[in-house]
Amino acid sequence: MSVPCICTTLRSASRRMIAFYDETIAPVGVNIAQFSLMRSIARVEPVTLTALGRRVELDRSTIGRNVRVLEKMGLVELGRGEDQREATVALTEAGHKVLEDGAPLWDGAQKALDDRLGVEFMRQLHVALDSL
Amino acid sequence: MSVPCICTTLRSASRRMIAFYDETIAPVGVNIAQFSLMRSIARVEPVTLTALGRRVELDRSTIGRNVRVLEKMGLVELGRGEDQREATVALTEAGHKVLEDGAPLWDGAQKALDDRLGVEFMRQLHVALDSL
DNA sequence: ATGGATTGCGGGTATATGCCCGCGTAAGGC
DNA sequence: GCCTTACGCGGGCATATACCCGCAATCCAT
Repeated sequence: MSVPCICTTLRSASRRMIAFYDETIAPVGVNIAQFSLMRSIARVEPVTLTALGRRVELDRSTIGRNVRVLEKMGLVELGRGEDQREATVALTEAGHKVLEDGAPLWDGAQKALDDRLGVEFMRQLHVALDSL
Repeated sequence: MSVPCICTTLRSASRRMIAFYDETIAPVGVNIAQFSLMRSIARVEPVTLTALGRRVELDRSTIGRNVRVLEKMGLVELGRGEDQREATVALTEAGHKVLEDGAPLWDGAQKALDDRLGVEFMRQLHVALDSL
């Protein structure tokens, strides 16, 4: 009894980390999920929603909705692919600027954790989480 | 570049684990978040929403909403505390039965992970995540 | 080329989660 | 005992996330 499952522990840690990163990245006007998604877009833009979803392991409909929020914020632009079914997404100037401005904040959060817990610990944690 | 932040890695791992546990626990009719919350309730019922929220580190409003879903499912009962402001929650018979029936499923998921990754690995991961 | 299978989306539905506001109750200071 | 402060909640608002359905476009085998 009272042994929490790894899932609960993971969800809890995830919520705490999200709160920490959200606060860190807040000055540029997005949350960490949005920042992270924009970083993913930046690497392959323009990209279709389905392809992006596969890359980041999120449901396509989730990508579609999240991207629409970013569109309303003027950070990404939606377009059509050669295949008329495809909806593509790419960062706007403003979007690129957010990534640029956010990078040092993001680095700061990363560094704060490395300092507190040790680079090696963080590296191993990364590997461990990826193996789940 | 391309170094994903621990937050992203954590969120991703969390989603995967949630999907795994959701599937595992699905036969009893709840998801892992609900099962986990019910387990927490079981340890201290009847308990006020605020007290429960503090225990599980969730916003009170989140607890309130999640508990209402469980109430509609007939798994918990809401009541009033001595303090007229307080709303209390306790498991119903059906709720206790879900925990009982779900326990072996939950154990199975736990064991599957222990087998695949090693008990010691899982123990260390627990400790690591709690330290975040 | 034509009809069936596949693919890509949008929208509906549902849960999880956090923050903020306003209301009503309880507790404390004087 | 009264008034101010603190506390507990519900509801509103917003995001993240998944699954399913139906539509439209594309592809493929015959």
